[in-house]
Order: sequence, then structure tokens, then C-alpha cells
Amino acid sequence: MRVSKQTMERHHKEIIAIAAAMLRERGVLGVGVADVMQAAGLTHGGFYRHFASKEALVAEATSAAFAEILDGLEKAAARKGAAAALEDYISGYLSQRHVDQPSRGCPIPAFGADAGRESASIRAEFEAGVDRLLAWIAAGLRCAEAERTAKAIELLSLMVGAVVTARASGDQALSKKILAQGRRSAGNLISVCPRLSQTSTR
Amino acid sequence: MRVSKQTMERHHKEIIAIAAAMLRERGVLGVGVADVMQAAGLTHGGFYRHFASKEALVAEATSAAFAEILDGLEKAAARKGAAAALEDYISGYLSQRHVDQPSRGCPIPAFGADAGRESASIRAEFEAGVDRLLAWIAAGLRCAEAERTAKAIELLSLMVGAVVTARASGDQALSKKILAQGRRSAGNLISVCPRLSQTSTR
DNA sequence: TGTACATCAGTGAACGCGCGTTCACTGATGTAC
DNA sequence: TGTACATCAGTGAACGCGCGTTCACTGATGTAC
Repeated sequence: MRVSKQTMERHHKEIIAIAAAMLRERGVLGVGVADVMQAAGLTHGGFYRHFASKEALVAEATSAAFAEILDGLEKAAARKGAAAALEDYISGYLSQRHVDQPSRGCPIPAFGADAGRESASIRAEFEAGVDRLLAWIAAGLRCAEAERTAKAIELLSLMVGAVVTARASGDQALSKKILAQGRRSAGNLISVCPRLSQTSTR
Repeated sequence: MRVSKQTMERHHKEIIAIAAAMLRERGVLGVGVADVMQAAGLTHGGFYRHFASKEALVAEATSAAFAEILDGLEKAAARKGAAAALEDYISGYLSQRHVDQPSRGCPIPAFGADAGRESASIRAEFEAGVDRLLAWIAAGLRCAEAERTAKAIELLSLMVGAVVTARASGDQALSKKILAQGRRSAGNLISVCPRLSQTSTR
């Protein structure tokens, strides 16, 4: 039966929040419309009152996953300063917890590869999220303005790759070695402003 | 009808080679048993004479994908030396071509995230491949023995993350910026042996 | 070496199942008077 | 403010389809004599 506008809006947001978590846990093809609706306490038939297609849900959930994370990051930066917040972000990103629990983690290692195979609308949401994330990281770097974006890209690439590789390698020794090295490399990146000879070569 | 042992073995290898390419192009859930068999010129019914399950195929194809790449790398290293081969590997890895064509590329950015959700047998094959790849990279690095593994992990993480992020961001400007920065960062990594103060802090 | 027969790789139909999507229906909500 | 009615969020069954897997069957291969 019909529900109030407020209830519908609540349902809409719940569906997206659940999809945003499931996408990171199971990947795009691993998430079913019926799964998401059931987890939201609804039946699958009503799905199309909320979204034109599964693709539309994935696009909105991708946007929501990035927004969720960036909101937290911006609050942390406001609370303790951009540089300190970045340090916390890095240590959380390269933690065993993040590797083991993708559902609240970064969308890029979780389903970035999947997103690359999806439609332009989904990739556009992904790109917008990456853009915002890079800007936030850049703001926390202690180095010359001109180098910030480049360094942010380097740091993010390093972290994404470390988490993807650690997850793929299972819960073994290699996985921990990759994470530990990632923390060391990221630590160097944010603490050392590279000499010009290092950044300008090649 | 029955075919000779040699023919069956040829079919077996063809199925694995096709699956190894499809896995990288479509991800684990995007590859169907019937798809693979049809691409091999066979019907899906015969699949279970070759493999106990789809999972077994994915495990073998994962192993084959890594073997395919590492064989090429080892030949290149024998031909032109480990350091030069590593430089070529990096520039190919961080090329637009690799981003656009995953099917013959590195398995880690292509379906590492998927592999992390799969069974232990698949993750074990992945881990073995990552191990071999890290050893090959380490052999091409010009730096102290003790630092090689750490640097190889850093380099691979950086490259995997750059390719995942570039693919997710679509064929736009950001994607190219990430690749270009990846090439610069990787170039610095292989050309500069970090001062002790940089590697030992944290 | 030749023959009789067991083996088994590959075929094609079928299994149960879950997918994304559609639709007739229900009844509370929102609105027009 | 109260009433009559149109709207539409959510339900549950159904759609066609493809999935991984099974199975009876075929006939060339491999083997035992």
C-alpha cells in the first residue's frame, strides 16, 4: 500500500545505503536487486518505483559510498586539521580492518575494477568521487602547492593497489607484508618533500 | 564423440587460455562456463570432463594468467637484462593500452578484488602469482639487497592502484593524469635508492 | 599385427535456481472541492 | 475543516533468460587378447 512521502524518501535512502555497502562487499555483479530490497525490509517489486534500473541504483550507490566517506573525512579535517586527518586516513586505509571489511571502506579497491566495466553514468560517479578524494588528500599534504595533486595521486594509487593486492592474496603472511610496506611507503610520502631532482626527472 | 588424448589436452589448454583472458576482461562473475566453452569451439556439456567446477577453472585460469605474464617477463629479462626489462614492464603497465585492454594484462587490477571474494584455492593461486611477480620485480631493481622486496611491493602497489583507478575513472582526463603521475612516481622509485632516513622512519 | 570391446570426450537436452524487469492489484496518502 | 476521489508506494506473482550442473547418449579412441 502507499506510504507517505517522508517514508518513501527514508526507504529510498535506506536502499541506497544498503546497496552502497553491498557493492563494496560483493561487487557490482554480486549484488542483486532482490537482495538489496530484502535487506531494506521491502519486496523486490517496489524497486522500480525508486530506480529506473539496477544500473541507476549502482550509479546512485556509488555516489553515496563516496559521499559517506568524504563527509567523514571533511569532518575529521575540521576537527583535527587536514594533515592529522590525512595521517589517520592513511593508517585506517592500510589497516587489516579495512582489508577484511570492505563494506564501509573505500569504493576504489572494492569495486573500481567492476566500475570500469560498467556504463558511462556509473564511471562518471566514480570519477567524481575520485576527484573529491584526491582534492581532500591534497589538502592534507605538507608540500608545495604545485606538487600536491601529483603527490595525492601517487599516495592514493599506492593505497588502492596495496589493498587490492592484500585482499587478493588472502589472509596470509604476504597480505600483511604488503600492508606493512604500504604504511611505510605512505609514511615516507607524507613526511618527505621530495627533492626537485626526484620529481622532475623523467 | 571421443577425441584423442592429445586433442583433449589441447582443448584443456585452450579452455584455460580463453578463461584467463575472459576473467581479466569481465571479472569472475562476468564469465560463464558456456561462454568459455563456446569461445573454445566446444559445447558447455563437456566442461565437466575437464574441470570439477567453475571454481576449479577459475583457479587454473588464474594460475595460467600469471604464468603467461611471468614467462614473458622472464624471457625479456634474459634477453635485455633484469633492469631494462623492468623499465619496459613499468611503461607497459602504466600505458593507456594496458588500461584499455585488460584481457592480456595484469590479473591483479583486473580481478584481484573479485579474487578476494572467492575461495581459498583461487586466492592461493593469486598469492602464488603475486609472489612470483614480486620476485621478478625485485630482481630488476637497482638497490641494496635488503631493500629490494620492500621496493618491489611499493612499486607493484603503486602500479596496481593507478591502473584500477584509471580504469574506474573512464576514458577521461583524470584517467590520463593518474597514468602519467604513475609513470613519474614509478620512474623515481626505480631510479632513486632512498636514503636510509626515508626507509627506516615509522 | 589384427580384432573385439571397454573407455570416455564431447553433444545436446534438461535440471533447479536466481537474475532484472513487468504488471495487476491494494489501500493509505495527498489533493481538490 | 470535512469529504470524495485520484494518485501511487509497495505487494506478490509472473515474465523470459542465463546461470552452473547433470545426464543419457554417441562413436572414435585406447587397450587387452
